[in-house]
Amino acid sequence: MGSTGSTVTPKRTAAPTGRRAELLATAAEVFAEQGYSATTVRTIADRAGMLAGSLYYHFDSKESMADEILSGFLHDLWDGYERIETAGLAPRATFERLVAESFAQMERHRPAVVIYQKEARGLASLPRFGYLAESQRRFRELWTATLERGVADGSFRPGLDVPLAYRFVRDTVWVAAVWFRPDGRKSTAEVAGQYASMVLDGISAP
Amino acid sequence: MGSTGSTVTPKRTAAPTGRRAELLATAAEVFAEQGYSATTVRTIADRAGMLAGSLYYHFDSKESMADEILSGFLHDLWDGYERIETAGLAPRATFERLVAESFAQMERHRPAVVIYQKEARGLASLPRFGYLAESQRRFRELWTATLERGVADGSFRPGLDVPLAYRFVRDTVWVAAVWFRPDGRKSTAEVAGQYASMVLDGISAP
Amino acid sequence: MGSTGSTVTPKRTAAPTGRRAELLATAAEVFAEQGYSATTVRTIADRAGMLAGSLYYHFDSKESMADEILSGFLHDLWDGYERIETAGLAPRATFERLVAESFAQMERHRPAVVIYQKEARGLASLPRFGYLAESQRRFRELWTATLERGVADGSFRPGLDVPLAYRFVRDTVWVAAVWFRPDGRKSTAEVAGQYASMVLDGISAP
Amino acid sequence: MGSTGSTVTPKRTAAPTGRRAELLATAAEVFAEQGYSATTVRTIADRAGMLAGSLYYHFDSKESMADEILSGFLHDLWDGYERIETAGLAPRATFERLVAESFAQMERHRPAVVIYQKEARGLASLPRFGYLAESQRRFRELWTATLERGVADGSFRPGLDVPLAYRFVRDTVWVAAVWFRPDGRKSTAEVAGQYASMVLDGISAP
DNA sequence: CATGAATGAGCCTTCATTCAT
DNA sequence: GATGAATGAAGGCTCATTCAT
Repeated sequence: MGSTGSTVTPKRTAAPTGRRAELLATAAEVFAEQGYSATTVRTIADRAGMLAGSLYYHFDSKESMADEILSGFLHDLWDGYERIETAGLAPRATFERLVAESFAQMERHRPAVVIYQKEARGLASLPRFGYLAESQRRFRELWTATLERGVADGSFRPGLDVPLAYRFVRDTVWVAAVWFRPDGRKSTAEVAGQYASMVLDGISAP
Repeated sequence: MGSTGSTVTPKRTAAPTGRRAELLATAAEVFAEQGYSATTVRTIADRAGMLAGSLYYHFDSKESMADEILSGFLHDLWDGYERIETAGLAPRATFERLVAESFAQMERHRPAVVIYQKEARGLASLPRFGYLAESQRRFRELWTATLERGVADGSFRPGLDVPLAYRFVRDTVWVAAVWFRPDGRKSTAEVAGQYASMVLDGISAP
Repeated sequence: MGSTGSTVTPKRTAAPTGRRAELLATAAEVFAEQGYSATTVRTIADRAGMLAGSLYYHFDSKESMADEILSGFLHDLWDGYERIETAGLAPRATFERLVAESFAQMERHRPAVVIYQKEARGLASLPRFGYLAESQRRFRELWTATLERGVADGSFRPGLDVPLAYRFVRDTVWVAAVWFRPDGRKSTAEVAGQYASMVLDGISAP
Repeated sequence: MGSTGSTVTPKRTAAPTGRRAELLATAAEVFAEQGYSATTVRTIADRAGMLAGSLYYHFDSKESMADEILSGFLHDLWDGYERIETAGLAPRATFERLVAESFAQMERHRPAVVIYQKEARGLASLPRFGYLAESQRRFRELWTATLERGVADGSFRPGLDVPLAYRFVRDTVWVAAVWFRPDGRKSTAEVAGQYASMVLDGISAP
């Protein structure tokens, strides 16, 4: 996870705090705006009001910044998803809760989600980012299982092409991070609710 | 655009042919796989079996390759969209045709669509890519108008949040380019049909 | 011009100091020896004992090095010329002082003068070097006016072809920078005096 | 001399004719305008209405073009100078004839003279341009001898610093190539006469 | 004679990274 | 904690040159 394991923070993979957290937030914003590859550490440093070299007091490398950003996001995401999994709700309710949780994570980690969306494929080839592939697998299993349970119990369409629907839902939800800004008039929960409704019931008149 | 203005190709901005087209296809694949910024011209050249410098016999710059790829795609896309616009169909049918046309373009220009998806924001700031913003505007108008017509005539849900639905549909359709491969068992039209059905009618059981 | 605007150097466009000044001196020597275009930044860096890329910590570009070299020289030159202009001396004395000042500048800025001589035409087309044309115009006006005043008051030959004489003098003086080395036996003022004498009185026996 | 020694031109170092001569003239102009190093063969080819590669049918290399241009000029120059040398005239007359001959060569070979002026130092290090140094030596000997003879017989100033005067004259005469255009109102001989007069008798009133 | 296409070396520049201060 | 200066590897691009057609 790229945690430095300092003695000050006894919790494993403690969330970064203070200056470190600010710098990560800055880096995440820039990565999200310009893309990981097109971002230079100088841009991050400029935005943080320091020189490029000074970043290396806080982080090992540009890569480790991305690592910490992404793993922090995925850590929180799975915390939330696990709570839903263990709640043992019906498929449709599970589905709605998963969408809501995803939007909640976008609220907390919007830049990280954008980075995940755009860069996961490229970064996943690096050993240190092995957890990305692992997370994707778990993600697919969770959503696919939910869809299949829903088809089985009749709450989702009979004959639904589950792999296709999975990709549809996955992309549909995450890509929202590109435009989603929680400072709008609607609460995050409202947007998530409307989104889930569109996916579940379609946009056609019934 | 490097149009040769030869008498053989009366169309403006004639589609590149021969070696040039091959190289563009190669470049588009690499851009789509690795991202524009992370792609080196050497990678493109390697894949094309030539040296990096040799690319510059055919193209002015890396940027101009991206330009030609994107403008070629958008050119074809609008050809198709315009045919649908002028057909004057009912909202739902228009919607279905637009989704089908989008998938048809993905079949022809899959890498270009991926590039468009990932890099449009970054490239749009360059003057030469001004047409990207212009295309986005037209795109939004077309889809938004279709959604509004559908709400008005009762074929889409009353009270549909059109701007939200627009973004939902836009992302949902284009992001499919990342995984869509026409060489599967289903025809492009079939996939498009199922996709449109999910968006229109939802994945829930009626 | 990279002026730091520090409170220590009240003069506008403070002359570069320290490392920066050393590097500029090195660059100027190489440009003068090999020509701007034939000079590679690697050669400059080698001579300065660093790697080519390291130059870019100090300067924006090869072009900006030439810029700083030339504008520094012209700045000092006009400082000197202005003092002579405002002294309001008779034409012949003005002429002698201008020649002396020109040689004095060659002593301080010899490589810059050589660069100016050889590259001004080529560089002047770049917008950032617009001041070269401006300086040339002022230069011509100053010398031409001096020649004309001398013809008018009888200290220069009646019927002197002033435009021709101007070009003669201009080239004659500046081209000396190619061979002039102040470390010779004669002082700069002596060489300048002999030079002025040749131009004014000719090399023939009276 | 880079002559191809074709059987059609039995004369040694035959002056290039036809297409070849045209191309050399074009190349000389571009070299003179932009400098040897800053000139690309593509620019020359463009100006000649052909592709860069096509030049290599006519010439071995860019270097050999410069070679042929410079050696052609020096060949003609020494033809003229030798005629003056063998005429055995008095120093002042020799001087005047040398200046006149120099201007005559500028009329025929103006771009070559400019190239010689700017690039001789840089090119002289290449083995094939060994004749440049040789020519410079002869040149210095001829002019220096003339000056010394003039001092000895009293036609030039007693105490004239001959090496200084030589450099003065050399630069003064050749640098005129930069601006000299024979299409002006004055004939070449007239300009040369005025020039010689300025050098010999000065610009001051007697 | 000239073109079209490619080569290979080298150029200017960028950038992640290091390290003494 | 941060700066200033440098490194070294690469990256995009240029250009003289070659050669089959």
